[in-house]
Amino acid sequence: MAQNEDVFKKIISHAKEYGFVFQSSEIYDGLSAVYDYAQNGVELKNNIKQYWWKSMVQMHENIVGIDSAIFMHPTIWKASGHVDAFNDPLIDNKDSKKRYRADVLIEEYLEKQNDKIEKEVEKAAKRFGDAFDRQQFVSTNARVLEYRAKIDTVHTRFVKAMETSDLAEVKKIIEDCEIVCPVSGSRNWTEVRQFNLMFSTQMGSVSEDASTLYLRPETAQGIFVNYLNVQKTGRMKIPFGIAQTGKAFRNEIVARQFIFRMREFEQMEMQFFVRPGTEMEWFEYWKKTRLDWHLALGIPVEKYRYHPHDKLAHYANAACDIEFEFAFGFKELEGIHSRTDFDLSQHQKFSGKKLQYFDPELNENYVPYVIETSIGLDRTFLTVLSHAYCEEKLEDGSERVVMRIPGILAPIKCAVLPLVAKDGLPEKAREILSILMPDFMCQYEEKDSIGKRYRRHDAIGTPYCVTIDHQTLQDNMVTIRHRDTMEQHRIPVEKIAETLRDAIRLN
RNA sequence: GCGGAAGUAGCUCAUUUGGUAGAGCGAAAGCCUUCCAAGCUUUAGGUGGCGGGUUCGAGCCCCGUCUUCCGCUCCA
Repeated sequence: MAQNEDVFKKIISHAKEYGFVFQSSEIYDGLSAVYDYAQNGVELKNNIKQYWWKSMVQMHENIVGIDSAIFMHPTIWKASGHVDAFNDPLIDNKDSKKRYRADVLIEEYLEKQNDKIEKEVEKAAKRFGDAFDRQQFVSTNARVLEYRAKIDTVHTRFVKAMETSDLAEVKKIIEDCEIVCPVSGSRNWTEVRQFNLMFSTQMGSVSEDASTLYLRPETAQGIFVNYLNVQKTGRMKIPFGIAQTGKAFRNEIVARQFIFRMREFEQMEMQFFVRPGTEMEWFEYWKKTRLDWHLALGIPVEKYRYHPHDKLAHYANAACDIEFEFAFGFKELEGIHSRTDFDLSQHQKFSGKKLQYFDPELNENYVPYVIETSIGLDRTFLTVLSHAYCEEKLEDGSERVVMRIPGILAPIKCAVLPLVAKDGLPEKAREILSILMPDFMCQYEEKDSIGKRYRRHDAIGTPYCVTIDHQTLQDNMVTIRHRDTMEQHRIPVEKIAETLRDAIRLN
């Protein structure tokens, strides 16, 4: 494990040194858990996205894509359950290190005060026997009145604080009531924090009538709310899918492990709409299909595993993750969820619009069930990077770092290199470059020895280097050098494009 | 979020008890011309993460803050 972490650190610094990933706002000391993709990283990321899009949309006649906006109607997040599920004020006890819901602590305190009143009532009832008048007792007894007044004051403050989201006041109530931690018994509390994983912002420039919008915490809802539009205008027949890639935002309390858990990240999702009752078949189908997609990248099957969920989310009746073995263990890379008709039904309810499908075979209307495949683009990027990174010992004893990125994903497909920067070789090289450029991401380099240039391209995963020498000027043949094997042979200039095309084809 | 550690050039790291920062690699320009990083010359690049304090004097000591890493916690 320690060795793995070592390699992981090397991958992170390699990613920076060779222009894959930079920390966001680095010259301002950085922004926690936010990263930028650099010149090579953006190519790799775009290639992964395109590879996913082609295998999901282009290769399936019953799947289409959309690109919905990040801003959506705020009610969507009420319907989806995001607003309610994540709005708790939390507080930690510094001594026991336990975390509590601040509102629950206060409610428990109020209950205890009520219990005290009840005890007084019981005692008095025993004392007075049959003559006891509860109503009269509670409205006149000094102690009870004192408790009652306290409860009322705290309750009023509490309700107001919760309504206005005044967290400092919530903390103050806990302090004023001298509430202690049930575990440590101490009153050493942290500040109260709102645990809401959605980022919010304002729409409308005048603050009084501005409305609160959320940055979407998942891309899925953009598909659900467009379900009917796409189904009608695309004349889609069930079963069919809608795919989308895009940014999502989560205000994670702890976001770490490089680009594995970021506050701003990109998802690649596909929601597959099926006839109710057939969802488990499709669930199994997509589990297999998606794993095959990962394996097609050439990463060995041992690096992956299924992780079925025991505890299901409120919307699901089956869920399974595809996990990848990162340096820090097996972690979720993609989720396959059977979301039932939860989302569409919720949107029906909240929007008042029917989101149904008329199935001509069954001759009936129903709300479709949904199988979701949701993969993290940044995590896939990290997977590719982790698996590609290789420190290799060569026969002559020297070492090289080579990124064995699958050709279809490599940032640069081909480096065009004149053997020496004179005798007309640069001119010839640029001539070849201009032929390749429209179809392939290429890079021209003439600085430094040829060996050094090969190694530089190994380090960013360029699968092919084409070298132009004096002989080329005579016979129009170049040396093509393969990244992984380091083998080289001569091919005619006209064959370069063909070779590259074979190497980066979608299988 | 809590606890621990760290932050010096693009990278890896020096700078013995506090006395105003160096190297290697890398980069750029030029020379050389050689199919697997290794030749020569020159140049650029650091208000020592940032802010404050102690001191005649702080990269070094103290406080705060930001970021990263490790552990815990959390995680539709």
